Amino acid sequence: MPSNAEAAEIFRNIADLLDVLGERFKPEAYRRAARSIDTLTEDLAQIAARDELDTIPGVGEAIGEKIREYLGTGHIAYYDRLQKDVPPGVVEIMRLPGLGPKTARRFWTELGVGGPPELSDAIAAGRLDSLKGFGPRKIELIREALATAKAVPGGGARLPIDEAYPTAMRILKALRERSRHDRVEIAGSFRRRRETVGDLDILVTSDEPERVFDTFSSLSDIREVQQRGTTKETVFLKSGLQVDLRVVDPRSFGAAMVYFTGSKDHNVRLRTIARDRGLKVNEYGVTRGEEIVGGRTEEDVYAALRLAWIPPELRENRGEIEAAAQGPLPPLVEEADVVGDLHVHLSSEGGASEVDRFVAEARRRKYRYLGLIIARSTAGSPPWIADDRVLSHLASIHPTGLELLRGVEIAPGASLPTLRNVSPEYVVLPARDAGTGPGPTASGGPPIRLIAHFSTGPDRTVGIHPWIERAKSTGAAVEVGPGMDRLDSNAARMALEAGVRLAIATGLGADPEDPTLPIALGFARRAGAGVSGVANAGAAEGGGARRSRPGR
DNA sequence: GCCGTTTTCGGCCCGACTGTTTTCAGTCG
Repeated sequence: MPSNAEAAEIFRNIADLLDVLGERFKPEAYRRAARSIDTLTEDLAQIAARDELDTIPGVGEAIGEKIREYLGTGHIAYYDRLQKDVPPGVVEIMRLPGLGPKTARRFWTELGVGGPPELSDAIAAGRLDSLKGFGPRKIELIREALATAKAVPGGGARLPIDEAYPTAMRILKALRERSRHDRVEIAGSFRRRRETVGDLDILVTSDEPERVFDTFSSLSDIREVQQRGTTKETVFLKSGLQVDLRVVDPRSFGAAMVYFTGSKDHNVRLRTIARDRGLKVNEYGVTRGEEIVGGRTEEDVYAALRLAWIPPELRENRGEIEAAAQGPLPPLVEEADVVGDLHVHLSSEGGASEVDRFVAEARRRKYRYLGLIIARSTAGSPPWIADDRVLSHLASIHPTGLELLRGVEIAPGASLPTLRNVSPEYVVLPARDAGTGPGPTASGGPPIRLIAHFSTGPDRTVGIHPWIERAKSTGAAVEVGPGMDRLDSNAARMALEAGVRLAIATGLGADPEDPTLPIALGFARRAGAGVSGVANAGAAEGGGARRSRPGR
């Protein structure tokens, strides 16, 4: 079964091959199409069946035809032909850090080098020394790149955002502590809350870039400083994560935040709009000739282009710019809108003190309710229910302003009578039983139902569909957040499009550094969710001015 | 190969950094 992810991967490979062949604009066209396909909420086959492939941004006649060929035959003749023309190792060389298509092509055509092993041999034999443009330093860098590639297969792969999060917060904290008067913010795909991040982009305002760079270079877990100029420094952490630090003038901070937050497609569109209006946008500001018309804040950058400010999570050139041209965008859900947690597990050992800890944290966050999973059953074992002491402790709590909900998690094999016996106020449906397993009936049912723990097949985009259908038919909300068993932003968008509400995972009860809430919130925002689209969000008391935006 | 509020052809973001260079090419984001 051909999948969207496989099709996108093929187009990315085609782009690399065309790069090596020296094509100028086609590679980017194929990559753009691949990026679009990655964010689709529907199968390509369904879109093709409606004859609407050309509505996908970046997909025109030629690529549309290749998609149809792929759906019909599982192959793309053009791709097969390119693979015959270019040795696979040449693309590998191109992907080495610091090398690119031009260099890989030269090794191939001028030295007959068809892959990394042959390149190593060529270096050892001194065959690069006679090549114009290759001095000793460059040859050494290539040698290192080859060694690193061998040492870390898959090195440079994108990291799940929840794994990058603690590192990002630690760096941010260190920089802020040592330069109190300056702005220090993270931009890039991390700020857009993409599911994965390739590197971290940090922006700092300062009059003394050298001091900032010194602080940055002295962070504890740095493996190497890769480059350091007057405005930019790039380091690699011991974990392999790349971190870029840029020092910018305060007058350019907004423009730099827009520029380095991206996405690339969003920026390209902004620049096109600017050009059409006689303006120029770069990381220093918006200019009309010599005149600076914006740059200190993100708002004035967008305003100079006659656009409303666009939240970072939406900056993917998926129509947000056109919407911002019409006026302010509908507000997205914010952290202050989250009014409760629907899905906190009591462990079998935690007992009453664990309940107290959850309640205290929920109060600290000013939540209105807390959904505790007090009974659970697991496959092949009898239902485990919290012991009597915990239940009586729960009954004794009358937390001011906090309502305790009791929840039940149904696992495969659990039966409805079991559930009724414990009188669930709401029900958490696990994955694995889509459409076949037991579920609560509508009559006398709970006020809030939740589907959490999604399990899908290899193709997540396809596998998530039955769950959203199930949520729709049962009136359940679906949980969004980091981790493979929750919805990511793409799936969350599918849910919202189907009229299903999201539940934001809050990480309540985890340690204070736990990234669940900011990431879950970010995913919901990327999906375009406002307060009404989130089951555990409500209008904040007092309302009004509580927004905080790094780009301001 | 795609695209259009200067549309069906002629463009395609643009600046920092590095290494190898007497003025630039390649890579990266």
